[in-house]
Order: sequence, then structure tokens, then C-alpha cells
Amino acid sequence: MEDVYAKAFASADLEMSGTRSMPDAVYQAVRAALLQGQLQSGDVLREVALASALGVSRTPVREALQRLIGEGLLQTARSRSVVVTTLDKQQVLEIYALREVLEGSAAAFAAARATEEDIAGLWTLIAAERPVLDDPAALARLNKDFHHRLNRAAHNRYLSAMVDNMNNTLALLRGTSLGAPGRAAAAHDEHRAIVSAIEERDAVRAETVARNHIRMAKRVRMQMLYQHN
Amino acid sequence: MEDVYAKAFASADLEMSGTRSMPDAVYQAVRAALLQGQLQSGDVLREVALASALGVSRTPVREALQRLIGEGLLQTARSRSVVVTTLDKQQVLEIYALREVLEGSAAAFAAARATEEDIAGLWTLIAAERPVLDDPAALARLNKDFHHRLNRAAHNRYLSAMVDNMNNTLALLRGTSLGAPGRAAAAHDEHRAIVSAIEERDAVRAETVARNHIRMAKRVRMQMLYQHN
DNA sequence: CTTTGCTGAATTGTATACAAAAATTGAACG
DNA sequence: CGTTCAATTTTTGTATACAATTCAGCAAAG
Repeated sequence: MEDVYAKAFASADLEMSGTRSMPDAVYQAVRAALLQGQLQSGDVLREVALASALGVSRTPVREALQRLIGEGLLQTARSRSVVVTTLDKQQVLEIYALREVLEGSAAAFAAARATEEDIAGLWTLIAAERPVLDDPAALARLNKDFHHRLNRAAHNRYLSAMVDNMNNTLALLRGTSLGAPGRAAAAHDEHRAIVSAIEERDAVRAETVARNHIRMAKRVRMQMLYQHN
Repeated sequence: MEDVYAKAFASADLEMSGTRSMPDAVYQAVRAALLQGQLQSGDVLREVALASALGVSRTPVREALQRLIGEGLLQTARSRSVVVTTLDKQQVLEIYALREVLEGSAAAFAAARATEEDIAGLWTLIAAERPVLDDPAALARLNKDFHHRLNRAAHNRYLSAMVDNMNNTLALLRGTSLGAPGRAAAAHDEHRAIVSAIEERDAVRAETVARNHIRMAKRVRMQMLYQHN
């Protein structure tokens, strides 16, 4: 048996601290492996292999996989096996279309409801971007955090959950659009524009610039993936 | 043991026809009971009772419940028990805020992408509303169908899934806003306005009238639930 | 009359055994 | 060589046994 999980879950000794249940710990472990790219689109996840790699039985593994299927990060093949979701071009386009709507609304809501702490936190993250503008990996982490906090600032749990889910799904695509030439600086400026609008409580402008930010990211991403549009 | 499932799953002998798996059949059965109101907010679902009521073991029941928890229709209490989700006022407001965004965008997308069949189907449903404008229950069913097809006409799977999920969650609230005096006729008119805008491929107007439709529904619903706002 | 702590029952959490389904191998045949 | 089919192995699906947790009732203490 070619144990592909050895690499993905080598040092991952199931952080049961800070987690309620065993299925939850498995969920976190697999999710982390997915988001960090140790598991890639099309990879198949075997219950027994995962279970033994994590030192639990199949039952909690199954529960965790079901949950990830529900979130769209995994999917079942017709053969019943569980594989890492593969996104085709149409799906990527649909996700970006929806992301534009959702993050635009999140920015608009944030302009109305963000607290001073929310806004300060966003500025802090933007400041942290500046020194790493030429380190795509570090920037990608900050970027993810920025978008997460931006959504939280909208103070709508359902919206936040949906946007996070969209962004996690997009993380299945290899690479980051922030590595493209000039994109890092542009994204940085766009982030500033979004938070400025929120700070000034200008919902319309916040939505406009946020939507524009997503459109730009989409354009770069589509170019990276398909060399056009 | 007070078998509360006897009523909810009396004749529900697990329609395994048209369903892939056993957990899926359980999922459908519980979901139907939730959406039809046989199970209400706060009701607790016991694995063994459900399993014996449906003639399966706890394993597939567990899987189905997990899935429903993921969709937000069920939630776990701190005591580990699974209960039907209870929505507080704030949650209802957040859902309607998001629903306004999502259904507004769905209408706008539909204006761009709906096929002639999509539009014809919507008109058919609207025509079916007219004879039952004074039958809130029948109207509620048609209404649900209308919104479902409207979302589908946007041709964005992720958007459709999210809107359906929102609407299912709202179905946990007892009663329908369509019973309020004058609301049935108003909703009917609003539906017509939405489809007209889509038919004319006017995305901006489609979004405007769709958002207005949701705002109206929200107003009536909040009045029904809390007698204000 | 309320609170606390104990005991037994009920319920969920996890592991595992067994059944069903799918994948793989390899031998026979064209 | 390639194809087909049966036998074997692997993998998933379901049931169930057992462990751990939670709940209910009740008695004793304050």
C-alpha cells in the first residue's frame, strides 16, 4: 500500500486540545491538509489509511469526511470513494461570480456595522502586508486572514460562513494569484481602498471597491489557470 | 418512552426508490419532517428512536443527522443531543439580510442567463398561483417552488445551493407570511414583476424588484413573529 | 424548601465484525 | 497483443457491542 497519508499527516498527531470531539479533530487535520495543499484535487481518501494514520477507528473518520463533503471540499466519486474536489472552469467562474456578490455585500454591511476594533484589526493586517509584498506565500496567508476578518466585520454569521466556504473551496486551486507580477501591490492598494470606505461608512463605495477587488483576483486567476479571460 | 416519531414518520417507510444510499433516505425523511413542520424548533432527535422508526441501525441515522447539522437545520446542544434548530430574532434578521442579497443577485443573474424554458416555467408557476390566492398552504408550496426555480434560472449552482439552504432554514419558522391580509396578492404581483424584468433582460430592475420582494416578506414575517419592525 | 451528591437508566461516542460492492489480477480465448 | 470473465482482494456500508457521558430520580444535609 502506497501510504500517501504519511506525508500529509506525518506530524499531525491529532490536536485534541481545543477541539470538542474526535471527529472534529480528524476534520481539522484533513481540512488543514487540504488547505495547505498536501492533498490535491483528485486525490482519493481511504478510510482505513486515514484512520490508522491518525490513530482512530473508521467511525470518526467517516464523520469528518461526510462533513467535508457537505462543505464541498471533498466529493464522492461514482465508485463510492471519497476524493478531493476538482473544480472545472465553469465552477471556478460561478464561484467568483458569487464571491463578488458576497464579498461586495460583506463590505457594504461592514460599512454599516463594523466596530472600531474591526476596522483597527483590518488596518493592522494591511500594515503587515507591506513588508512581505514580495513573498507570495506569506502574503497569501495574510490575505486569507484579511478576507476572513473583513467578512466577520459584516456581523452576519450566515454571510461569513458562506464566504469562508467559498474561499476554502478556491484554495483547492493550486497556487496564489498574488504571485502574478504587480498583483501583490495592486491587491494591497485594493485592500486599503476597501477599509477606507468602510471607515468612512460609505457602503456604496465599499461594495464597489470590494467587487472590483474580486473581479481583479478572478481575472488573474483565470489567466493563471487557463491563459485567458 | 414518549415516541414523538410515531407521528412524524408513521407512513414514511423510507422511500429507497430514487435515492442512492440509506443515509440519504433517512436524510430525506427527516428533512421532509422538518420542512413540513412535523418536527419543530427545539425538538430533540434520538438516534435509537429514529433508527427503529425507520427500520435501520443508528449508523445511517447518525450520518443523516450530521448532514442536517451541517446544513443548519439541526444543531447539537451542549449535552450532545441533536435538536431542531431554534432561530432567534437576530438570526432571522441576518438570514433575511443575506436572502435579500442572494435572491436579488439570483434575479440579476437570471436576467442575463435564464433560458426561454426557465422563463416559461416561472410564468406557469405564477399562473398557478392565481386560483389559490386565498389558500395560504397551497400558495406557500407554489411560492417555494417559484423561488427554487428562480434561483435555478440564475445558472449558478453555488448560489442556488445557498439560497435553497437559507429558505429551508427559514421554513423552520412556523407559519407562512402569505397568510397575512393582502400579502398573497402583493407577493403574486411581485413575482410577476420579477419575471417580467428577467424576460426583458433588465438585470438592474430584476435585482431591485427581487430585493424589494424579500424586504416585504421580511417585514411581514417580523411582524408575525415579534409584532414590530 | 432548596441544594447536593449518589445511583441506575438512558443516550451518545467509538471500535469492530460482518456484508455488500468495487477494484484488481490473471488466465483463457480470440 | 488485446479482451473478457472469474476469482481474489480491497474498500466501503451497515449493524452491533461496548465504553463513556449525560440525565433523572431520590435521599440526605443544610
